[in-house]
Amino acid sequence: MYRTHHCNELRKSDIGRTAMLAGWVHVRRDHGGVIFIDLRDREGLTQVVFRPEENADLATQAHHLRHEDVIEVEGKVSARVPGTENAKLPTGDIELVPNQLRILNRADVLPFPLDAEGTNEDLRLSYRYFDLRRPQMTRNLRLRHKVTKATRDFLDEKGFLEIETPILSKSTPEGARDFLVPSRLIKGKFYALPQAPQQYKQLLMVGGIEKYFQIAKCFRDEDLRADRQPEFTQIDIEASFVVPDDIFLLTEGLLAAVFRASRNVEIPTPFPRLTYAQAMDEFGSDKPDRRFGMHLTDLADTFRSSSFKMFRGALDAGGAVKAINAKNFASLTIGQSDELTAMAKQYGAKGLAFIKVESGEWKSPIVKFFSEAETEALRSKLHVEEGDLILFAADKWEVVCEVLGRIRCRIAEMQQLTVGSDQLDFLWVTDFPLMAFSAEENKWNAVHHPFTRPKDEDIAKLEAQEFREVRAQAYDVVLNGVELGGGSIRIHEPDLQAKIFAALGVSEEDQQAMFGHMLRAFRLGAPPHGGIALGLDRIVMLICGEESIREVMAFPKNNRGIDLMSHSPSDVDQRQLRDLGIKLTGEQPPSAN
RNA sequence: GGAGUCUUAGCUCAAUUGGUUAGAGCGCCGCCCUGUCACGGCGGAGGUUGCGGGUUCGAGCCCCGUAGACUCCGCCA
Repeated sequence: MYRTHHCNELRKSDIGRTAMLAGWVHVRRDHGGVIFIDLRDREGLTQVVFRPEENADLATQAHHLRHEDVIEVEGKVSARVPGTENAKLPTGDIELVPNQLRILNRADVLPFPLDAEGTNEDLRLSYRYFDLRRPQMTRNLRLRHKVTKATRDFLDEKGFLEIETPILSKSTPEGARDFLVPSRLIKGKFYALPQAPQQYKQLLMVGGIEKYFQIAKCFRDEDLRADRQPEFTQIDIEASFVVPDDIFLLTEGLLAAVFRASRNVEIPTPFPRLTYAQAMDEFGSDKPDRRFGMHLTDLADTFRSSSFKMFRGALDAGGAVKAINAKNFASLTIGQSDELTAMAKQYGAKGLAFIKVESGEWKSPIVKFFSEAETEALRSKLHVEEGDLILFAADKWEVVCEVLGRIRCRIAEMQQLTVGSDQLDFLWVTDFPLMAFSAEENKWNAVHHPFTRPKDEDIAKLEAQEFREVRAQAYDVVLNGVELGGGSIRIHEPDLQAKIFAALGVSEEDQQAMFGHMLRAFRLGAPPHGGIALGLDRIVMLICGEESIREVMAFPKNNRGIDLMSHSPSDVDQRQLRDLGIKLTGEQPPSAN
């Protein structure tokens, strides 16, 4: 036995009893005579006091304790000397006076201090096992556990079965780049790690499971970001005989349970809903952050017959003119305005027109082109006041929305509009387009995935090949401008599925080779079904108030997909390659480390 | 593939216009210290300023290249 209590357990009421504690030496305060040790385990701190007059041997040993040594102490729980209680610690009324000390393991000099913020992330990742001792990390992993537990409890309660699906699965052409696993038994063939258990969960519905969920690891071989890792976790859900409202209700209940369990907050349900078209039109984003205003204001009516060519021209060409009002941002710096202009160009605008409202004056090179009526319309539509910055975009509708949407978010960052906010703004974005045209590949691609069901009323448009007009029964759930997850009602009829594949340019031969099992399954009585997948890492990130999902994963990879601790990916033995029938081309240097 | 920011002691950072021996706090080592809780005091060790090249009488600082980290774009059904 190493301990009878943890380090956040002993209280006044325990005074006089004998206790054993084990943990790490958090801090040593050595007064030459009396020595204080703050002993830490994952639950908290307990002060341990060594007094030379009571036990000289122990005091001598304690004198040599260092940061992060692992020790076990046994002794008497005592009241602290009156006046020396520490109100900051839950255990601050007591201290342990040991009659035994066992040093279980010594620690080297630390690679970085555990109590400091701001250590280089690559150093932290190199010593992740050490970094995890920081209370912040322990807290994050605990919250993650609470989220997964609440998820399991909630979905179990609703009758969902947790079912595992294969990690060694099949490569599909659509979507993200696959991680491939070579087959040894069938040389020259490859498994793929699942980008999502999409097909399996649909086949479980065909299998009559009706209600499935999984805390599923997913793998995508794409470039990394603060909120994107090559392997990540989804709360994957699928149900039979459902319509979107069933999924909305379920997801809202699930997220409410998760936020209740982890943050002890009640989130209001149902969530507001916006169509994709509304979201783009008003916020210039399919995952709008509505915690701040700056709505995109349509100015087509104002400038339809304007003499200002830039705006009039865009409207005559069937495009749009919109503006946002950045309140109290007329004082932006030259650098900030340059950045915003560069951003506008990056997203396809020719430029960015703006008006600063300062000293009662509209300062802008374009104001002189406006008629009095136009100026008045701007003033009332955009609620223009002293100190405002009005930014305009005039172009194709998509470009105008995208540009102003991006600028809107960047300005919110510059003005720190959401800093310190504990607002939780959930919403649904619905009615996504089913397909998007890729100029690069000169073909139509599925926006969500190829199994997504079109809206019933749009199926005629699908058959008429008006792909741009076809909306999907697909939906995303968004929190504070972050896409938490998305899903759809699926296609369960082989004929409709074949039509979609055809529209996506998948030949019948390829359909059979790649999706034959799905099409066959749909012929054996597939029930109507649909579901959703939620990004667990992102949910936990938001719950923890972190800005990177790496902070809520125990062992994440860095920006280039390298595990700095274990040094993967790594070279492998020639024999392993031979077993797999793989020969390296030698195009890459032998070691990337 | 592209853009930006960064890289100085174990950690976090400083170093005026290019100017003497590159400093501080924390940590580490030694000594002192019996009620601290970020204990305190005295002393000490610790640096190829990421790496390579250039300009200069002289480079942590300027220029070129390169490596790495992070953020973003592309990409992510």
